[in-house]
Amino acid sequence: MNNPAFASALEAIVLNDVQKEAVAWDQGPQLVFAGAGTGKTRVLTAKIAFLIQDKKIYPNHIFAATFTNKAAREMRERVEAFIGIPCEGLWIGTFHSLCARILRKEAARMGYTSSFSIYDRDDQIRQVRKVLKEEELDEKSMPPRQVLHRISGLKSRCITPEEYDQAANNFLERQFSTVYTTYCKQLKKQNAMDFDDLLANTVYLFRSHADVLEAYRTYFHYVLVDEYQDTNIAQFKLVQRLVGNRGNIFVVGDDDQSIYGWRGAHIENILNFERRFPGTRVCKLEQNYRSTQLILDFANALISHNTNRSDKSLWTAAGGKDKCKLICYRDDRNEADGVARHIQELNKAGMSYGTMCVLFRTNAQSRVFEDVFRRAGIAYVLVGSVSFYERKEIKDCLAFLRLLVNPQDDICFERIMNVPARGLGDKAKEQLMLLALARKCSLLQALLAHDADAFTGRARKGFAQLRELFASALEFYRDAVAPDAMLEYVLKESGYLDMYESEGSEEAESRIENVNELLNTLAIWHEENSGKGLADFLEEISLVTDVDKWNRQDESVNLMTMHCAKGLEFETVFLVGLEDGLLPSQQNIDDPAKLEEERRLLYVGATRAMKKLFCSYVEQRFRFGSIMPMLPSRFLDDIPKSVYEFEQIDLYTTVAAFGQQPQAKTIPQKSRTVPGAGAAPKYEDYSQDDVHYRMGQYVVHKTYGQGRIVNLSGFGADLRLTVLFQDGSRKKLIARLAKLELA
DNA sequence: CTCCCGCTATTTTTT
DNA sequence: ATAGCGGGAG
Repeated sequence: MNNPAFASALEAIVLNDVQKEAVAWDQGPQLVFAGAGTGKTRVLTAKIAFLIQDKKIYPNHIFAATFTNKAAREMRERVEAFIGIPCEGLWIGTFHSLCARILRKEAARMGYTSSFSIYDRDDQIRQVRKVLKEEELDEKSMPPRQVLHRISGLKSRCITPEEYDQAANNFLERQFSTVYTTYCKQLKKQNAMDFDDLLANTVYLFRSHADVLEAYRTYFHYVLVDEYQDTNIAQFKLVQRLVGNRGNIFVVGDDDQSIYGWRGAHIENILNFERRFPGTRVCKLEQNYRSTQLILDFANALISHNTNRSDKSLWTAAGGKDKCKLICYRDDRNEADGVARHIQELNKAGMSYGTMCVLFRTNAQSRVFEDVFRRAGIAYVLVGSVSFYERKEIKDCLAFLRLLVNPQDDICFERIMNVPARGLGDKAKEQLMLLALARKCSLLQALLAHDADAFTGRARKGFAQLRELFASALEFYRDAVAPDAMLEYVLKESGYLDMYESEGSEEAESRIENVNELLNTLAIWHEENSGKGLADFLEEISLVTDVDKWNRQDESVNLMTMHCAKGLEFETVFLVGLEDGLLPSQQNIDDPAKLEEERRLLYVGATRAMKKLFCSYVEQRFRFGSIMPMLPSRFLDDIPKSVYEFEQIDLYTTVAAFGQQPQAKTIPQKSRTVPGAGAAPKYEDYSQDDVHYRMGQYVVHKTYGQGRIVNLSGFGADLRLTVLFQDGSRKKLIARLAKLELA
C-alpha cells in the first residue's frame, strides 16, 4: 500500500485482518467467500476505493456488477463517501443494466437500433404464444411458460438457435428448435431483446467483433462482481472475455446463499473459480457481525446438511440471549395472528416495526398477514409482489410509449391495438399482418403507410382512428413534447380513460388512479431528468425491481419473500410457513440438487436475523381453494432440538389472547393492495426524511404553488399525498419525489 | 365482433 | 379463490 491517506482511511472503516488482506491484495484474481453478515459490502467498497486511490485507476475504467440496482446505488454512494469525490463514471450496476448500456452503444453492430425494446416476462409470453400459433403447435402440449423457461435456459448458457438445432436429434427437440429459432428471429425483427438477450448478445458481440472486445477490454482495467454465486454461464463468459488473461478480477460471493439456480445461476461458477482463473487468491470471511451466536448455531446446523458446498462455518464475537423459537400453529390464520401478537409485544417493549420482517416462500402467503395486520392496526410494507409496472393498465400505457420509441414492436402494438375496443379483432389484425408482410415492415408501420381504403368492413373505421392517433402522437414524439403531456393526450384521444370511467366499478376507479399516478411519475421524472428522453425512462423502469425502491421505514413491518430478502438484515425475523411442500417447494422436493437450493433459501432467511428469530409452521393451510393438511418442513429435522425452543400454540389461547387487542375500526378491503399502500395507517403522520406530512397540512410545490394535503396513502418510499392546490386542482403526488415544502 | 359464461390452472422464487 | 382464457350466443 503506497498511499498514506488511503491507509488511514482504511483504518477508519475498521476491517478485520482477513478483510484487510482481501482489500489490499493486488497480485491477480481474487475470490472472496463472504458468509452472511461478514462485511461483504464493506470489503467491496474498500476494494473499489483502493483501486481508485491506491492503484490510481479512474472510476470509469472500473466495471462492477451487483445483484440489484439498489445495491449498486448504495455502493456508489459509499465509495464516494469513502474517497470524498463523486464517481459518476464508475460502471456499477446489475449485469443487465451494464449490458444494456453497452448494447445501446453497439446496437448497429448486432443489427439492432439503439432504441431496441426490452421485453419482460409478459411480452415474452405473448411472443411465445404468437410463435406457437404460427407454427400451429398446441399450447397444451407446449405450455408457453415452459417453452419460455427452456428458451431462457438456453440463452443463459449462450446456446444459439443454430447450435441447438444442430444438436437436436429427436422429434420433440426439433419441434422445440423451430419455436426457439422463430422466437429469436421475431424478437430481432421487432428490434427487441428479452432479459436473457441483454447478457447473451453482449457475449455474442464480444465473440464476433474482436475489435469491440479489444476496445472494452482495454477500457476496463478492473472487473468486480458481487453475489458471484448467483451468476449464470452467460455472465461468466462475459466476465471471462472482459478480463482475458490479465487477472484483474475480484469476485465476492457465498455458495451457501446461491438461490437462483432456477433461473440459470450456475453455482459451479464460484466453486470452480480457482480453476478458471489460475493463480487465484482465496479469502474466507467467516466472522459474522450481524447475528447472535444462537442464530448462527441454528443457521450452521441447517446448512451443514448440504453436500455441494465449500466448507466454512460462521462465528461471532457477539453473545445473545434469545434462543430461536419454533412454533407450531393450527392453521395459517393462526400463524398470522401469532406473528401479529409477537410483533405487538415487541413493539410495546420498544422495538419499532421497521426492525421486524416476515419472510415467506411464496408471494401468495402474504395475503393472510396483510389481512391480520390491517385489522390489528400494524402498519406494513409489502415488498415485491405485483409491482406497479406490471399492472395491466400501466402496461397498456407503457406499450403505447414503447411503440413511439420503437415502432417495430409488434407485441406492443397488438397489445393496445383494440384497447379500448374499436372493432379491431383477429380478422382486422390479419388484414394488417398481410400488409405488413408484403411491405416487410412492422404492424404500426403498415398501418401508417395505408389509408382507410386498404381495409374492409368494420376495421376501416377502427384503423382510421388508430392511424390518426399514432400519426399525431409520433409527431409529438419527434417534437420532443413532454412525455406526460403526450401520454395524457393519447389517453384522452383514444378514450382509454373514458373506458374505465364509464365502468364505474371500484376496480376501474383504482385503475384510473394508477394511470394518474403514472402520469405524475412521468411528469416528475421529466422534470428531474431534463436531459433525458422517453427511451431513458422506459429503460430505467424496465430494469428496476421492487426491492430497488424499497427503503427502510421505522414505522412499518416488512413483508417479503425470502428471495427478496437477500442482502438485507432485520433485528427480528419471522420465518413462516416452514412446511413440506412449501419450503421445500413441492416441485423441488425430489431433486437432491434443487432440495439443497431450498435449504439454502431457508438459510438465507435465517441469517437475515440480527437478534431474534421466530420460525413457524402450521398443521393445516388454506391452499388452492381448500384446506390442506401440512407437515413440518423436513429441514427442521436437520436442526438439533437444543438449538431452539419449541412451542405448540393452541388455537383457543391464541384467539383469546389476540382478541384482547383493540380491533381496528376499518372494514377490511377485499380489493387488491397497492404495494405498501393498503395498510390501515396507525399513526396520523408519516415521517420521511424528517418531513412530517399529515392531513390538512399546508404545503408548497415548486410549480403548482400552495396547497393543502387532503389524503395520505402508502408508506415510506411509496408515501403518496393528494394535494388540493389553490387553483382548485387536485394532484396525487409521490412524497419522495415531489419535494414539497411545509407552509 | 363483442360479450358473457363457465372452465381451468394457478402458487416458487426474478433480472 | 380467482384471474384469465376459450367457446358459444347475440
